[in-house]
Amino acid sequence: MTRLSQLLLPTEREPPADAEALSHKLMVRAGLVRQVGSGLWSWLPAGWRVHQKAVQIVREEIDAIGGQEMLMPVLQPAELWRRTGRYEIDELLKLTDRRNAELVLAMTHEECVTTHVAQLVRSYRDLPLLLYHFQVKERDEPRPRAGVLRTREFIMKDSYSFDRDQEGLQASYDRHVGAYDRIFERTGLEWYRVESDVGMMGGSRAHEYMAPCAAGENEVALAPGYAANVEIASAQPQPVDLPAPLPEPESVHTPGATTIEAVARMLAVPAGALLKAYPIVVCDERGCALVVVRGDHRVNEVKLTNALGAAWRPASDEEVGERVGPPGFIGPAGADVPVLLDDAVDGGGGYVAGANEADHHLRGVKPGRDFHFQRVDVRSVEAGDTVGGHPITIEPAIEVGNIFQLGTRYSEPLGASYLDEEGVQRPIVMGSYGIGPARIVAAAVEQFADEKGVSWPRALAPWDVEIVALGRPGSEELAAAEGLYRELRAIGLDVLLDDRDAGPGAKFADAELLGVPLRLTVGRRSLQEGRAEAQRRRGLQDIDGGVPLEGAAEVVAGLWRMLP
RNA sequence: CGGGACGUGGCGCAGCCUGGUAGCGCGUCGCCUUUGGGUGGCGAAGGUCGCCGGUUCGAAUCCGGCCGUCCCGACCA
Repeated sequence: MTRLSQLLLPTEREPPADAEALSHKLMVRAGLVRQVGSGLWSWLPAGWRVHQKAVQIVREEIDAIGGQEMLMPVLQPAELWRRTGRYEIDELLKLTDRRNAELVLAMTHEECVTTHVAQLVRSYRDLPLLLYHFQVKERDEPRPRAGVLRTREFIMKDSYSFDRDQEGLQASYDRHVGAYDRIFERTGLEWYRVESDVGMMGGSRAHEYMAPCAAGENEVALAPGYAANVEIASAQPQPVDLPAPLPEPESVHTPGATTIEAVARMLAVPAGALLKAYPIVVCDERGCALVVVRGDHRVNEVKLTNALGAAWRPASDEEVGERVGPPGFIGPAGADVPVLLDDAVDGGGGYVAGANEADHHLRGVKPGRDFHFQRVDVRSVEAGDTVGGHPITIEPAIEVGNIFQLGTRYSEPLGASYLDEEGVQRPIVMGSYGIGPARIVAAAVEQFADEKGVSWPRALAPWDVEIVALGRPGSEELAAAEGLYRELRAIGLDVLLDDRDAGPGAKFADAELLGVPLRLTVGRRSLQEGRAEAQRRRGLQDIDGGVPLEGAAEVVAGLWRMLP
């Protein structure tokens, strides 16, 4: 259906009252999506076309690296998830059927695909294998937000690689890097591949594909040749004006100064000349520890978890008082717990640190001399820190894809193994690779919208060309527009014809809101000269002279190829 | 899970404080008008005021409970 008079395209002048994010407002206003409940969305015809454009790009590129498309169910036996230990995840939706059998709604498909492979793959001759599908994912999100950016139900392309060994996995992973790079390049998005945390998926290595946009939920640290999620980013700290250490630490009276700002102000030193002590309890036999970062830095919880290789929690005030010192005045010097010292702390400096005595700090403290420590990299990087001499910037971004090296995280509990040439049984080595087409769509809206509405990259646009027919039904203009419409369709362009009985203002406004990349206008003015006017949506640039109605198809196809 | 806000025709809102027969703009339908930037006019349809209970002669309005939605934070393969 490509006649606007017949199409369900409910455009709105005003955004929904509760919409905050730009893509949320515009996707509803442009008639692409409608909300059903919190984090639950229907895709209306025009929106679904865009979604399917994204899907098809992904499909072509995954097919091109040998992916085999299939389909697995969303509803699955709970037992499958118990075997991998993921049944306990809070986001996993659980339910029972009429016989009281326990089921889950899958949030991803590692369990299912690995179970199949465990049954169907016996030999090294069956490997490597790359399986994928586009399927609904269900997640009991604590807080759905920003329209279609974070929802409880969404379609995901998830592919799974199965290899004999780490080397094979690396090859499969590298092929996905290539495919993903091509996919995001083709979408027309601005994107970055960043190193990322492996998170609760388990496994060893991971990258995320990030699309910068204001509504993004992640932060990405960027420098020439460097891109990483701030959750794991490392960089050279900015220098701080640091006094030399004193011959021995000197106690100073700092009544009531329990914050970095207060101490820095009271002693007239920069915050970076302080040591910030963050007391934690490591949740294995290690117990209490003190994480120490520069006063102007913040402890990054993900980096800390990775550095420890174990779960941890902040120590309570009681534990701090008992094991270290009075909360607000604790420090590494004289503390009776292990000290983890962040890399950004200059070992040669003379720092101010808590004295482990109420209302007192120590001045001139030197790491190594005044306390023992183990080095760690656990601080959050900040804009202006450097990587390879280049200052980094930190931008909000939305995660549009991710790739993980899973190893044997799922193949072992689910018994997915193969026999090698020697007849030895070995676990299959896996990778998993996700892409959210809905997020690609929303990111494109976020990145390219202007005050008039959406401006699609041509690869994602619901139609290639929109023809605005001025004049009433039965008019000469409409007849000419119909002719143009047929001609463009004949050469394979997706064309939307605005043949509604509406005024020109309404038609132009809707066209700009919907954001089809090339607009042709058939009106009295240019019709006399046998031409249609043409305008690129991006930047609303008119094309000089428009296009001739005679032989329009080739001209329009040429114009379209030049679009972003 | 903590904090905040909201719920009144399809959409955006007013009315609530101070209880008395539910209103505005947009949209929709009909007729006329208009066709190069959301034309103008006349007429019309459309609402259990989120739900349940309470107070009251009388509740959109006051009180209680519940449900739903959004925002901030926590959380987020």
